Amino acid sequence: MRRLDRLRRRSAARMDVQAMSKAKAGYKSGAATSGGEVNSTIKDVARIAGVSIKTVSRVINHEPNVTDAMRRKVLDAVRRCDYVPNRSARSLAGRRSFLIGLFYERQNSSYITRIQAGVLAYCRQEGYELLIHPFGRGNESVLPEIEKVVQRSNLDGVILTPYFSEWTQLLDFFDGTGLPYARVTSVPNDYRSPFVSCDDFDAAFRMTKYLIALGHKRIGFIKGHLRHNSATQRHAGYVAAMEAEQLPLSPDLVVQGDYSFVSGEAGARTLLDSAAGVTAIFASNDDMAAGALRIAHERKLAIPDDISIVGFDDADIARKLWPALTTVRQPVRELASEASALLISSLRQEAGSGEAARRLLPLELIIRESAGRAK
Amino acid sequence: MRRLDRLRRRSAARMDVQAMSKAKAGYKSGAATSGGEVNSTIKDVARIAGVSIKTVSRVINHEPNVTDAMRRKVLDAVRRCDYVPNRSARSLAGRRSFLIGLFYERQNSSYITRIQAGVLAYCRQEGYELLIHPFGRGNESVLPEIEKVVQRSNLDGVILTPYFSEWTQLLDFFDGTGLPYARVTSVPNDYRSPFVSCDDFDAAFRMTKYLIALGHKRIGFIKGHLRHNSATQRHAGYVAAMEAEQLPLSPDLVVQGDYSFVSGEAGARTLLDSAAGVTAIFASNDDMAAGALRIAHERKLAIPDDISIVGFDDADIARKLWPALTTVRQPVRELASEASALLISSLRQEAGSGEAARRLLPLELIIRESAGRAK
DNA sequence: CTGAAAGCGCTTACAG
DNA sequence: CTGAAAGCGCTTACAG
Repeated sequence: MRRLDRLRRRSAARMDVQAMSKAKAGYKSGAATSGGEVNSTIKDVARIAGVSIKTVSRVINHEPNVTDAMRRKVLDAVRRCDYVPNRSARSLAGRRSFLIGLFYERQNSSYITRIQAGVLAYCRQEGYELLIHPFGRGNESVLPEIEKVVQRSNLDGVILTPYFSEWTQLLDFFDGTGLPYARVTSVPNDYRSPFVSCDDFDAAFRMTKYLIALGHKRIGFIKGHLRHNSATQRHAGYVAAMEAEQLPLSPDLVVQGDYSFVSGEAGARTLLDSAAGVTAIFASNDDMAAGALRIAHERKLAIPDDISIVGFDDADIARKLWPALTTVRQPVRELASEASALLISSLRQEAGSGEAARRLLPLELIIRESAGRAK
Repeated sequence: MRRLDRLRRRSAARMDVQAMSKAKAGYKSGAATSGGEVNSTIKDVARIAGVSIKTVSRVINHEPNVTDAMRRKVLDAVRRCDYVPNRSARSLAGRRSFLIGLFYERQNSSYITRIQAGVLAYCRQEGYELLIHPFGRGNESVLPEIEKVVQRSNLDGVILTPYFSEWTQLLDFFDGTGLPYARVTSVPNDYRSPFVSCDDFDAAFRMTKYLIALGHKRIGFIKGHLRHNSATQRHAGYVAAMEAEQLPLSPDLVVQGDYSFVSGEAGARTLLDSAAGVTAIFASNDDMAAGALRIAHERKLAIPDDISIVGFDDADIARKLWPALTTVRQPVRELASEASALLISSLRQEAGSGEAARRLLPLELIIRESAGRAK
């Protein structure tokens, strides 16, 4: 009883809202609401347009084989009713959910926020909603957890970001499941499914060249988490640039990090303590660069006068640090939008039409304050 | 035809997955899948349990008036079938969507990421999914946009964070709509609906006292965006502490910011340029404190030796800055979980049962490196 | 190119 | 305390 009351009150309230918006939209007839229904349904539209509900359905779903006259009549009725298709009904009857899942490991919030913005911008306009699924770091049971989620959420498609997008077992799982997905990734392990990427190798190459052009010869490098393909790519770019300029590549110039702030601190300490005598540090991402910056400050090294420090990503933090980070701008939002576009188009088209779609987005060097001429 | 093929392939694949998980779960009988259906439905469960689908429905929905024996039979069948209720069907028949909306203005990504985590942690376990709805900063048409979203998304409830949670017109809209919502807010404008809050006034009071105890007398204050109640509260706490210690409160000690990094830079510049001779700056949030830090660095002021700078929020950035920020820890994740709890319980209970629920969470001073004894 | 019928998997409303 | 029937608002599958 109580719940009923509640529902009734809500319905009444909703009717007000709708009446309001209808008034705004210049709605006149009232036929659609005469039945007492809160929201207009496909039947209301059909009645007003004088066609069958199937025809309305065709128009709504952009199906072919509808005459222009029909289409216009229906669209007009849709407008007059302020009709919005019921997602649950479509989903139940059509066995589609209009839900896209975004799976990722918790990490830099700046990155994931941009990813979300990019996915939303594209998906929403296409009528899809986004379900986000963050996972704790280093969770052992990620794969079974994801299986469960997929079973429950009834997703139409999935967006994957690193390292999930580069985790072969996970991709195998999705492939086995038949669930369409698109990846944003550095260089992918394979071309089995649509992806959007950036040339991390090239950007790291250019950044290293930039440091070399500034006169640096002993450039330390802090690697990212090896689970991420970007870590390997960025490191390879650094190595290639050093070799191209015939600079010595002693092993104590490179330390392993894991993309975390703390690992950046540790890496910088190691680099600064070694006999390598680095005049510049290239951290594989901005969080690690922030850690390196902090160590330099602690040791009272002037930046960039005593030591240059550069990062990668152009995260929010890059311009808030002091000095502001010279880094590489990753078009995170665009990567996510493009991946969504690939996903949704693969949802619509027949699968297996040749090779999976892919796209490459440019990376840009952002010169700020944290790198300068070598002493 | 192509789509059909696709669907068929997906169905086949899904069956594999399900077969796998059933095998894992020790599923034996196969009765539920003998009909060739991919996922088991309420009918399968009813058949196996030997009851009507209505009884299964009762158990699933935790309705009262079911004998223990029945309940056990049903639960057992649910387990054997690996049954997961179809969200769309429930939603269509029950006029509930099991969808919670989170509306917010784009801002500090650290904050919103924690909010999401808190909401998800609670909602998911209760069977609700989260739809995030970020809005661009300063968008004029937020309200109409939200109306549209609410109409389309068919949400069961909404979580609001500042300043949406303190925006009277928006609350009026939701109240008019009858859509249940819960707020995380500083001090709310009223008690019309459930909310979770922190005592910003008190925390600002304590932080100011802390600075005073360090020997500071001329403490500059950078206010937050006035749309946020927290801005007023934090400022009032600062004022109260200054007055309590009978410290002069000259007007050039307080400057207006808007919670952005850039406004923190501007505020710090003003404060440092004024005749007030501040020895400490209390920025109303960490982003502005980061801006102040940068200005201090630019001016070659040692922190905290020449000037102390403190923030508020304990955002991700706080410990990545140099020196690490002394600040106030806001339990953002917990705020969001609690708000979700209030929302979901209001979804279940009859509304209007007295006053709206509320909860107060504690704020903690985090002493790090950016504040020290006054010169 | 258009439509009438059946059905998606649940919950509601009502009996008993 | 339990169940049979109707129906939520769409799409599918099939005729014409």
